[in-house]
Amino acid sequence: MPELPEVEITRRGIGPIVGLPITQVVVRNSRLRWPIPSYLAEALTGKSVRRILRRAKYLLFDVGEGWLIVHLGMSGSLRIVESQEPPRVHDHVDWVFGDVSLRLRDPRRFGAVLWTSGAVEKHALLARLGVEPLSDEFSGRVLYESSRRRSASVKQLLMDHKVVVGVGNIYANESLFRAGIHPGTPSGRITKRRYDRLASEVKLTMHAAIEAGGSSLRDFVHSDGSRGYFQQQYCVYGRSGLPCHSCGRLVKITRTGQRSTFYCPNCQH
DNA sequence: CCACGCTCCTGCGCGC
DNA sequence: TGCGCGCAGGAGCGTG
Repeated sequence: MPELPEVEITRRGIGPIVGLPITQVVVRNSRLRWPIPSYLAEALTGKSVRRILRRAKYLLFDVGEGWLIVHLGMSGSLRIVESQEPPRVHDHVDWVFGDVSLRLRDPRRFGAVLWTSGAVEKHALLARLGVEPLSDEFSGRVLYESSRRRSASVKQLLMDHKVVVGVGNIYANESLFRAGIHPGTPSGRITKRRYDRLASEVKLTMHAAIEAGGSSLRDFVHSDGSRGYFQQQYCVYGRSGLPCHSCGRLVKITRTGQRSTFYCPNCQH
């Protein structure tokens, strides 16, 4: 499942299509989270992508007159393929650049393909997002200040995209473990100092993932894509009932909201 | 403003 | 070996 590091790796991996004119747009299935706009092909054909940006987990393709917005959802991937390679099931969209195509696969169809002709940062999906976790804007201070007078747990705060974007369930679990913070702690009761540590761990975890994935960018672009997705060694995520790597106590699982929360009862307080 | 629950969808793992 | 069930998850959106 693409977390922010995978989306960033994808952004870098599909860089080779920048500057190439779009010769055709093929939509085989427009029923993603929202319907793909029917005018998308008309809006894009003949244009070229000037640059590809990322905001949160959204990929933003600048084509001059507007922006293509792509979200990979839970199961989406974007790959550069040879245009004659036959599409497989769940390959919903091709952006064709002559001999090569950018191909979107998304089995669960939680992803999105949208278009905006206005300023992309004003788009309804992007306008109210919080800070980027890898930017200097994100620090313990952001978490501390947005947590005052809040009753929600620290894990829910960390996953609130109005505060900081791109921290999904896996990175929330892992960062809290690394920071030694129990995920259920009321966010309003955590000190600034502990939030500094937490923000630092979010950055470290994400940077390490990007570096691990970035090292196989060539494979990502030229193969079936699977090798570009690094296999992260998780400390707690998905490890309920297994011994903590740090202390040996068994990792526990609970539910926070609708999501699985993993933690070490000995290392996290 | 805040918190929470619902929803979309398919692949996978598990139990029998 | 095969079948069917339930779970997993990103994040917008509606409700209280």
